[in-house]
Amino acid sequence: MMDLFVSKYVNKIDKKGRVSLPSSFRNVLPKANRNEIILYKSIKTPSIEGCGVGRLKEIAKRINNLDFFSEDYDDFSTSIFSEIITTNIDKEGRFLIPEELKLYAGIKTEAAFFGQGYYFQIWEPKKGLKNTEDSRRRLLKEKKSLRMMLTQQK
Amino acid sequence: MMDLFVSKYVNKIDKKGRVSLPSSFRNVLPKANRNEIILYKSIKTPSIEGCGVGRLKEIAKRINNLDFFSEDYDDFSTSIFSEIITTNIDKEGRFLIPEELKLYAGIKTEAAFFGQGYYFQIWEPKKGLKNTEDSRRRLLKEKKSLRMMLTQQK
DNA sequence: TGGGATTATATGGGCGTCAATGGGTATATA
DNA sequence: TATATACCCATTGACGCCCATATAATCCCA
Repeated sequence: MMDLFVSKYVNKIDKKGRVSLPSSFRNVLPKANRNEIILYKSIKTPSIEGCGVGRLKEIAKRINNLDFFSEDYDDFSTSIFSEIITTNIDKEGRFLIPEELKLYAGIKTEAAFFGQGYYFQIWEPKKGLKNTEDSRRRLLKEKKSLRMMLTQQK
Repeated sequence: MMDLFVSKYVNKIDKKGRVSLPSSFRNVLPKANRNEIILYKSIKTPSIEGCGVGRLKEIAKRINNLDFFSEDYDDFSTSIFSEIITTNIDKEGRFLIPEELKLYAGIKTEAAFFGQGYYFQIWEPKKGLKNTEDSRRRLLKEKKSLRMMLTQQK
């Protein structure tokens, strides 16, 4: 079983605002917390990023190691914890995208899911497509060989 | 179930001064002391900080790690411990914000709750929003580590 | 190995439950 | 007694759970 978020899917958002998390994404979530994910605004792009709640605890630990009375401590916890939204996944594998995040990503009736390995992104379909093209173009322009990236062994 | 304070909520303060502690925050409190929280003035910002009573020990530890003979030691212990207020949560999940704290934070009719991981902050909504923006700006300007915090694997 | 049968996934909708909110009343406390 | 606070009840809207269906994927056995 693949334990990474991969591939691309486009799902519909119904009248109640529900959207299915792609089945293969659900399977990536640990069995213990398979009915909950976290969502947050992508920093660099108008998209939503998401992953399992397990990562939250990692982040919490890391922040907790910062100097408790430093400004960084507050900045990190504010920017991360208050911006993160936890969402429940129902028995059918659907969840609600909060209004604020939908606005940020320009999502209305459809959501495009992009696997990104350890996390995934949710885009408004057309924007997501354009981002993929732009991304690939940049890669080629910089003369990085896509083939090398894909076939090279670490 | 997530055992951290995360996300942001804005709740109304009614005529009697009551305000609902967000449901997800209530669930973070230990079942043993689910009807009690502590509140105190944030040291660095015009906001109220709160958490379950269990967190007190952690705060004590942090302060104890400061240089005993430094000014900070006295300042922090005085500022925090002597200002701590315990508040009861009623059957509906509401509590009263003491007048002095409301004044300190400039809170009147609405309270914005910001998850901060192991504790939370209560802001006057507009001030809270501005603080979030400022905080994020500082992080992005000075460091690029926010993304790392979020996506890096352990 | 073909093709019907079974299962899984995405989607739609009804309905009960819970969270947030408002208000009345009892009780405590000064 | 007057003010503050806790408990009880009520309302509204949002959300989770249940059931249903269509389509796609998989299975399974003759």
